[in-house]
Amino acid sequence: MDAFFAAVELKRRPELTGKPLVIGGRGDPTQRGVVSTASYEARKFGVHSAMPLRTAYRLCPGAVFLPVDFEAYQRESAITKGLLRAITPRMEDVGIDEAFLDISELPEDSAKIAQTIKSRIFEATSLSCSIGIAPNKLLAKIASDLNKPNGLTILTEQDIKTKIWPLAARKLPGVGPKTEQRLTDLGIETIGDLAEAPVTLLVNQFGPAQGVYLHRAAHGIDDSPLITHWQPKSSSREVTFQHDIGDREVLLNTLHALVREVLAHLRADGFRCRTVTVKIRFSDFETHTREQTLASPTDQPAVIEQAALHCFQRILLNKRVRLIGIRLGDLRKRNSVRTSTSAYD
DNA sequence: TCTGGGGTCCTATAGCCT
DNA sequence: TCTGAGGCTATAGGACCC
Repeated sequence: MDAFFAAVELKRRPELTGKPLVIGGRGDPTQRGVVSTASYEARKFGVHSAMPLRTAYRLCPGAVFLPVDFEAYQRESAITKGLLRAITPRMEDVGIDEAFLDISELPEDSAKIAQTIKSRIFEATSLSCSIGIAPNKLLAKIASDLNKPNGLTILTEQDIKTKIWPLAARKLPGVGPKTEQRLTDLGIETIGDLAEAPVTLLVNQFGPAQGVYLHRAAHGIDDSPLITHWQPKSSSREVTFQHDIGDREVLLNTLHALVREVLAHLRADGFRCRTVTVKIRFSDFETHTREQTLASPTDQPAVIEQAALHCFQRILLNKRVRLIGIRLGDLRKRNSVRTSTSAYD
């Protein structure tokens, strides 16, 4: 979906059309928070996702800042995903505003399918999207980014050299800021440079998994399957304080509240967890976690509270704290035994 | 100066066992 | 009895994605 959060907000505030719009945090650029989505008008000022709201304000003080209304976006997302699933059940959900569709078994022409998707989504939601069509998920994702907004890009294997290799290495999914910098240090700027780099060099530099991935991805090779059914592996809650906290009592009270929240969510979905992790981020952004594995999967508040407290106490609090969080991991569905593990658990 | 919240996956290390 | 090679699990941190 194109500038999804901003587009949904514009639907209910059409008078903002054409103005730079920034969605993020509580919608107050003087408070802590980052940009979730910037409208294309705001992007012209250099505002982009993940940027601190305060920085966005400095770049574009005339922008309209709005808080994130996740439930509103979720409603539009559900409508859209429903339409996609009607095209084919071979659909993989990727977050709130993306999906992969395997249309290889459909009789219709793929460009025609894409046009149908676009018009059905627009009719139902007045929102626009960009579509990429390619032989695998990796290339389809890159293709979908090539002509935004409201784009439709078809990519074949023959296009890899001419259309993919000239792109910056950063355009490859899985190459973020850190990897981009390390590639630059190696003299690798484009996907084509990456494709020419010896796989042994990449494995030496980035480890076996990422090294082989980078090499294959640069050649457009991707055999990752379509995931139509997904089970959560962890569930978490965390908060960044508006002002860093030095008071242990405040931290403990906050941790308690977060545990209650995440546990309510866990139980509502019928899961138990076997690991409990507490996360602390200090004022200098140094982040620490402490994890405890429980003897058996549980959804009992007393057990989880106890474990969270134990984790918390193992973190040395010698600086003020900007964030505290809790994560419940190694999730198992209640009243079910995983076939891959022992029958006794 | 500033850097959210929800996740996943990978790597390194340490301890334990064979 | 000592040493080393691997495998497995738990733990901590980091990179990346939307």
